[in-house]
Amino acid sequence: MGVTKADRTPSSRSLTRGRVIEAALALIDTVGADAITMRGVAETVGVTPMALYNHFSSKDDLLRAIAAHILIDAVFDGDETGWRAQLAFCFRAFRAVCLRYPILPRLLETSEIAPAAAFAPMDVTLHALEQAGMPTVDALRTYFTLVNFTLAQTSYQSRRSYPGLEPSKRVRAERLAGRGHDAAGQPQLPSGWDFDAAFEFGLDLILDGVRRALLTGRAKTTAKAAASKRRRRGE
Amino acid sequence: MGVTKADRTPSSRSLTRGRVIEAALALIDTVGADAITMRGVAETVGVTPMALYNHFSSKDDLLRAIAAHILIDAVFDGDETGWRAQLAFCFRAFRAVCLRYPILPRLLETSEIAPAAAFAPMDVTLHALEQAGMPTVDALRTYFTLVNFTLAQTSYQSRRSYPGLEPSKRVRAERLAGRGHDAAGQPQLPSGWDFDAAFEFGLDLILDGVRRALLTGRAKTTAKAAASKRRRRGE
DNA sequence: ACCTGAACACCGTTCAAGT
DNA sequence: ACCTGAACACCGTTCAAGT
Repeated sequence: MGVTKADRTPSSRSLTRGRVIEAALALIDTVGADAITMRGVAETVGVTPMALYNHFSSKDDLLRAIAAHILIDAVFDGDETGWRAQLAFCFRAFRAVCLRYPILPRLLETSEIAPAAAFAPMDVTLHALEQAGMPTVDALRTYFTLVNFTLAQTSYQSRRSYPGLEPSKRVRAERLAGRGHDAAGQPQLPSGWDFDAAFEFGLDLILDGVRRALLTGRAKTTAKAAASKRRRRGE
Repeated sequence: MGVTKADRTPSSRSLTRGRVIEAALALIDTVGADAITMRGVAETVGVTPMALYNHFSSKDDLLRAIAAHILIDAVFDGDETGWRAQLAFCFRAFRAVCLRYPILPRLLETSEIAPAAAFAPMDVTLHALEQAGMPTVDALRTYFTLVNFTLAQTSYQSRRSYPGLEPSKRVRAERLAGRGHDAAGQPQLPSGWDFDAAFEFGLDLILDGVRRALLTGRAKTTAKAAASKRRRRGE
């Protein structure tokens, strides 16, 4: 028999999605997330930029694959018991991933890049809260509250590490400032700001609110179970 | 006397910061936030791109000025009484501005663009919460919880209006999908998702948490019940 | 099927020159 | 002091051509 498609194993030199993604992640770790370009990634895998387009339909497609690769290994449901511990675990884990891969918040926020794997925390949240007796709509709203809070917080924290404003820009900025346009006046956080504590505080705020919603919601259901059920079915 | 500097009023054709900012905002309203470039803004004010650099030190400087222009007129403290009404007013107003100017969340999130005026909501929050007896650190943490939640939520909502994925990209995406790389699988929100209700729900969650923090904080000063409660609850 | 090389249509910004 | 025009060093992506 001749050599069929199935027999032909790719040589070690052949370009694959996986190799490109690994190279991109390494590039982000060393050079920073801003420097990730098709040309740059192609160079690190030793190939022409256009070769990437045989494996990814666009840069967005590459970015989405990177996000998926990061998220596929992440664990968002531990063996915690109770909705509060489950949600705390889930979003602490989510935050940890976002801080480990600072490009992730940007990928999940920006454009239509979010891959299917990005919605694992949503599943955990919905399951935990519905188990606790919360209507689905409210559980979804709670999820978005938590995920928006976490995304923006980690995004902000990651961006703070990079200083910005090279000397050449500063010269012109100061010249303009001399003419009355103050380009400065940037308010600052306390330099020793504890992001971990701030996150835990915010998480506690939200989960305290959830607890209250569950309590008042439960009171409501015992009284007007039929109405609540009808409302849920109507959506 | 000759014509001095003070006499020389700028002709109606002269370029000013204000004219550039107005033009940029108009451009954003019509063409969209993504299309705002130095070249594009220059064209709408009828000038060469480099002319802008006599009034702004960089594109970031322009963007910061735009953000400041938007925020300078916004009102974040109404005549509400009580911390809860004050915070609700403040962040409803903040959200309204972010939705009216969809570029704003991106400006406040991205890089070092945030102008001094962006911190007006912080002042309102800190004042209201300190008035209510909350320690400054916790008030700051509460502010960041609220502002991060609001920014991410409005940012997400604004981005949803633009569909994305032109036909040319879709062709290649489908070709790749046929080879086993599913580029799709994008989970969706319910199509009739009520962002206003979701925001109000999240705001309520957080403010309920704040209320609880104020109560336990106050209890701590008078008795030790809160501490023991916390210990029992805490992990 | 996969990769290359040249080219296109963009960016922000520098620099030298005009007035 | 303010503006222009050409140029530089980048982008993502198209297209025609190689193998």
